[in-house]
Amino acid sequence: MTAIWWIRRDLRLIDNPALHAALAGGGRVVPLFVLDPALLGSDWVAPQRVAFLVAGLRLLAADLQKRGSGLLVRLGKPELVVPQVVSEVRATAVYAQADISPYARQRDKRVAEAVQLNLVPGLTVHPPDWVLKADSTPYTVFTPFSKAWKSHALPNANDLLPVPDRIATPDLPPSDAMPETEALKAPFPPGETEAQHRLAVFVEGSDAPIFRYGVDRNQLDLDGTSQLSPYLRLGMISARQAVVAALQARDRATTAAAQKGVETWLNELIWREFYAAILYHFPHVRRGNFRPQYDTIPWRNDGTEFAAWCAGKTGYPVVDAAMRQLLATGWMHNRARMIVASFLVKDLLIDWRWGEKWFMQHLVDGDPAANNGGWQWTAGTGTDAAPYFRIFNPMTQGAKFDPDGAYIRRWLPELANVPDKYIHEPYKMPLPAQKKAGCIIGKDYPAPIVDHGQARQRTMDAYKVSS
DNA sequence: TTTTGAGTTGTTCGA
DNA sequence: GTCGAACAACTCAAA
Repeated sequence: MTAIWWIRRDLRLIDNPALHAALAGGGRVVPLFVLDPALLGSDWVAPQRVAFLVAGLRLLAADLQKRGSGLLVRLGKPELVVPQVVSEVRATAVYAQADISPYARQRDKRVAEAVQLNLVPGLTVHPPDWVLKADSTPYTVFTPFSKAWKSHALPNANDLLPVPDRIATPDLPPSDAMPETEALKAPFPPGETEAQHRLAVFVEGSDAPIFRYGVDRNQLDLDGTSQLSPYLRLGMISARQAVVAALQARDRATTAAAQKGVETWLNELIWREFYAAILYHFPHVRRGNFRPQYDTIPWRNDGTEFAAWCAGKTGYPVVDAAMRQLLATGWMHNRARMIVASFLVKDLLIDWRWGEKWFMQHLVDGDPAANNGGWQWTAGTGTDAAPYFRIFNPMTQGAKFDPDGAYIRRWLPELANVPDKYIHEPYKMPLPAQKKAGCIIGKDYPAPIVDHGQARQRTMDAYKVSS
């Protein structure tokens, strides 16, 4: 008996339910990855994300070879490729980790019409239809969702599935060539080994970063976050293992602050599950506002201003530094994501979907559910959204979370010599100071493309009209 | 069915 | 300089 392990967002051997199901169901297993032209050619694709995926597949193939197996890679529509491979290797069933995006679910439905497709949970700790209200409808507010989520049986270390010693695999038919990719720019070496290392660094020891996460995660000039998002995105580490690590760290926390740090990180993992469930139950959020009453917001959608935002040339240093970090590395600090999102939506009055798409086109960790949830939160159109008057002030946010301007200077070299006093508002520099810093406003660095105070009022008025 | 309490991440203004 | 209120209702979840 031969089964196919169809790999999608589970590029790992540790704690992989789909792999274990395939082993149990077949005896012999053919690991298969399908390069889907609909995804590779979509206008939501990010070259850095593809590069991270392809490099990750090479590492996974090497890990599989060490266990007597290998990886079959094929290019083509899954509804054609999967049945083709089933017949080539004479498999009796296909096992895969269930996915939640509308595209993935339609794709799997088409594949299941042709072959016996067994979908196994694993993308999230609790499957999206487990955490429901008493009346069996989904939650749309985070806090009650998280309470219900925590009240379900939580995993412990014994629940994590071990790596199979050996994976019996028949001789594999030839693979297609991997696509050419650009070099990885982000400081995220792909692969399961790296993901395991990062989790360990984040949670192990009495002085682990997770215990300071509550405070440090907001600091733009610090690596206070887990830096695990690209690995969770492609399942190079399981969400279940991350949650187990958080629960263990919580038991080891010795101070209230440390406990809070752990709880904050656990909540971030639950936010990931929440937005996965939202996209699963309300697929229309991928097209537009969760709340249709916001469909009438009079977006300005100025193309020139959008281009300035994309390029990191708005004249607001913290916004521009973050957008340059995204262009340079394919990643952006979480606090920075909120700041630039607030600026796009509430200072420029540009439709959040423009920003959502730009993020998906550049983020190495871009996830359709979390990205959509985050943007709708900022825009105030989402499930548990920020009130419309919650508008980030780029100067205040910069002063608070990048007090010395280290983050700004790192990504905006033209501001390197601007004195601390003006680093968050360089346009206030008198001309002599501009000359001394080698930074003439309007020439070396742009003047602000909008006045924040006026823009803020404009948005308050626009949202009032449409609510 | 009705009622009640609560709701990620902020900013500004005026006392 | 500090601090509390206002920003505005509305929807959700649960009793």
